[in-house]
Amino acid sequence: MPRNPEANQKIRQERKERILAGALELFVRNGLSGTKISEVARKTNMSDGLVYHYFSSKEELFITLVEGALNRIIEACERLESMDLEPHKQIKYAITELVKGIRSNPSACLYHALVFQAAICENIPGKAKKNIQKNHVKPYEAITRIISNGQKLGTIRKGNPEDLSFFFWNTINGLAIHQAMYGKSAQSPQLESVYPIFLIQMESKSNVRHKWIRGS
Amino acid sequence: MPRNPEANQKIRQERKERILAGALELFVRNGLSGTKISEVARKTNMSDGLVYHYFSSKEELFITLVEGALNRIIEACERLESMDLEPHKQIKYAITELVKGIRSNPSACLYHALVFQAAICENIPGKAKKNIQKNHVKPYEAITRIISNGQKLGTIRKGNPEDLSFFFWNTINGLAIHQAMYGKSAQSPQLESVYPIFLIQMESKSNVRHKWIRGS
DNA sequence: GTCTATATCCAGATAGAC
DNA sequence: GTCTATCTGGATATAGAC
Repeated sequence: MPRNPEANQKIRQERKERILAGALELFVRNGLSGTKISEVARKTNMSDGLVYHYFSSKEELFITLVEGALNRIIEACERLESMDLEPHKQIKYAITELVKGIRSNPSACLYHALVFQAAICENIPGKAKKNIQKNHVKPYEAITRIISNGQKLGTIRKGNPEDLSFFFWNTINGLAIHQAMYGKSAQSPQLESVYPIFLIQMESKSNVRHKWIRGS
Repeated sequence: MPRNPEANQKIRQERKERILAGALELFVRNGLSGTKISEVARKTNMSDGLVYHYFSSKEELFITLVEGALNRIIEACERLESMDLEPHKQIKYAITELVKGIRSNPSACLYHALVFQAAICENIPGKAKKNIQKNHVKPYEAITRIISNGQKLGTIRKGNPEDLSFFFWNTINGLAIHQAMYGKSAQSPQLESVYPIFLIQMESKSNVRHKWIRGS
């Protein structure tokens, strides 16, 4: 095939995505320094050199993934808060969609797990670290606000909103990591049934149409 | 000081413990492959060579720590189950003691975090991996049994016992990691108040005398 | 755009002096 | 028991051919 700038662009895009997808899984399973570029290459059926053709370093790869993961979650929270729903329904919606995403979309749980891991880790690239420091509290704050609102309306259970939010994300992250580790093989906890019990007052089920998190 | 086998033994013991303590923190923060022996040495004011004098490899160090952490938790569970308490009081006791340990004892939360991290990680030494595979479900099973018992007696809330156990440990681990990351600086979630609400029926507070987890 | 070969560096581990 | 000097393997990253 002759030089075709457009086709080249397509290839570049596809390669980048394949590399990112492969690296995401390896980073989650083995950590930043435990992941070798050669593994990423083998996993994506490329040569080491080709990976470096698309990403200048292992760190850049990591930074890109962390940024993507954070954006994904933060944007979802913004969309959630801008929805015209009562607070307790927002919580219910968030739980439903998050759990659904984690269950059905393999990369969704990897994104959650990556951010969680990166937040723990000390020796990650400065750029990723700053990004995390600046942004990883946003989802916590969003849920805290929603819970506060719900408590004022009397539709969400009592308790320190920050603690409940911590509790909320803690469980989501735990589920994501559990799913990332054992996948579909193990039976996964039925958190849908647990959440409403402790967090919100019960109410009848409602159907929601549009997607909350993009790209699932 | 002349050769004194007894004093030597003391020194050996003290050195080993210092190395283990330093490595524990680094492993939790940076992962296995992200932790360098030179860092462990610097942190404990020893030379690289001296660390190798006490532990033949970085992996041995890691294996030792994982084993210790698992034992700590598993023994605590055995002690818990052998206690002559009603199930819901066993749960209450476990929560109280675990949270107390995580809050007051810096190394307690590191142990929890280490096992959690090691369970996620793919590229850990085979011996540690087998140990984890064989043992890390035990605490889950113990809590599952207690919850089952409590449900039969009607003192613990309904729900799949395995899910509730997952939920239980998930939150404990989350708290431990949170504490390991931010320490006392950040205000830590008041999980004592959250737990009883979702897990067990309320009952009056009771004082317990003896230690549940050794070495705290 | 893709591959192979290779330079470079760094961390794990050892040897031997004190 | 402790340190310094050193060997060695392996991983990051680059150069250049196709």
